[in-house]
Amino acid sequence: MDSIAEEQDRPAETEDEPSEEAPRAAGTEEGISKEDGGASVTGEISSLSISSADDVVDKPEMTLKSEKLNEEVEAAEVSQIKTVLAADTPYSWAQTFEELNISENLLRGLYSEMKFERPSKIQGLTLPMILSPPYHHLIAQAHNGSGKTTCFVLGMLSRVDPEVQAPQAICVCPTRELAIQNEEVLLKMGKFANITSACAISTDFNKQSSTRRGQVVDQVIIGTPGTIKRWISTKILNTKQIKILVFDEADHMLAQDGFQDDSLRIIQNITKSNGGCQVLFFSATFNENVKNFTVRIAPKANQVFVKKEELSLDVIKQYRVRCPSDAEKVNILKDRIFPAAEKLGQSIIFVRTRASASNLHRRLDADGYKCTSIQGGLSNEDRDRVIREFRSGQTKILISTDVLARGFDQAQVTLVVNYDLPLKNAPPYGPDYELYLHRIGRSGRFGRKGAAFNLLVSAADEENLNQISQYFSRDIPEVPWDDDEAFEKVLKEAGLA
DNA sequence: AAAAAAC
Repeated sequence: MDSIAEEQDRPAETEDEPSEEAPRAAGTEEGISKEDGGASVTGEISSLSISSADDVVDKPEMTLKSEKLNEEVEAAEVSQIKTVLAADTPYSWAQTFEELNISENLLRGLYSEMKFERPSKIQGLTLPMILSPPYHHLIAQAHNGSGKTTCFVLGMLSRVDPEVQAPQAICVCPTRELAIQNEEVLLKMGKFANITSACAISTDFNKQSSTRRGQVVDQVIIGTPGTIKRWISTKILNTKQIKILVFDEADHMLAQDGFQDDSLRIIQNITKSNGGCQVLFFSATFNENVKNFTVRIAPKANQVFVKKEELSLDVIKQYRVRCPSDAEKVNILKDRIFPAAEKLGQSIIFVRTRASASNLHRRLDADGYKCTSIQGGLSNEDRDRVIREFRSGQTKILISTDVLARGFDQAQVTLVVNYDLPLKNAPPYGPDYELYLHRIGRSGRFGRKGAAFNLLVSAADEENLNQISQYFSRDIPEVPWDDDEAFEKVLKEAGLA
């Protein structure tokens, strides 16, 4: 019944043909097909072509201006990254923002607002790909907290023509919190650029605001799939002049149990209205499935991937705590996590369900432990308030479902607790490796220190964590649950205490 | 056996 699955099961030979035929339109954005006339998402997919193997040129050795570099360091970093270029044209690795030929106003934003000095690894690598004509698509993977947001925000800002007062860039995010955060980065970075933005997320009075809302004339739209789709279908948002479309947390945006349908629909809408635009897919994780799917819908994209063994960040120390019972889990929070968290910055405690988020919150609250909680069942107003309080440092400990697992960027977060391990909810069952990485990546932002504690009770917990440990080739040592000193020692080891 | 968006 599922057209996507059928599509994936078809033999590759039959799919290779169209790409041979399709003329390579030099100087235009290519790949996500424009010849699609079908109205359905299915139509879009079946018309997409896969490039043949020799169509992509494998260039793992980027052209480096080696004389200026610490070659040893750069070589080590480059070796972790697998780069595939869309065409036989190498890009220069940008070591300074000046090399990118972006406007003075944007440079000013980068230096004086963002306090950046030079591009990070992923920025130096991908920004030339994003900003150089013919504006190929890009599928880019980079570590949590390594500066992906800057890549696509700067990409959008640079590609927008400030003189044209119409939507030219869209960024799609999986949660409203992430959309808000990304817009804040855009506003900051683009402070001097004279570019306007709109945040396309639901409000508590959605009906009212979206029917009353006039035509969107802002140049950059950042939002969540539902509202973006709605703005497009109600013609509030005209996509004719969209030049660049970004998927943040792209693996989730294209996952079948994520936002795949919404994302493809949005791509299709833009393709129908203007023949397509440059599309960027950014995430810290791409499992084999989604990776293949992403490459399939954007066959001519530049690709940047990281090996999974290299993904688990060394700066985040990971531990397991074997708890004798579920009841004891709460005590471990109270006796160990809370005191540490109060001293060491801020903490996020991840749980699996909305109900356990509010239950745990209530229980700790009743015993006088100050914390807040967030989950998708709260009103938008409450969600915004909880985030505001956490951002301001007013609250130190935040209990959360996976709504904050991805992308949420708060520099002060030093401790992440997996109160429940992240699990897959469909076959093949077992640990959700990607989610695990995203959760622990809420600490250790941009090279800071961080620690993650995994609370285990059952044999299944143990097994799941062992699999996670194995998958990322990382040892996850035990901290005895009843040993104060051991806990202190471990925090020191993590560079926190 | 869930969460996310949004209807």
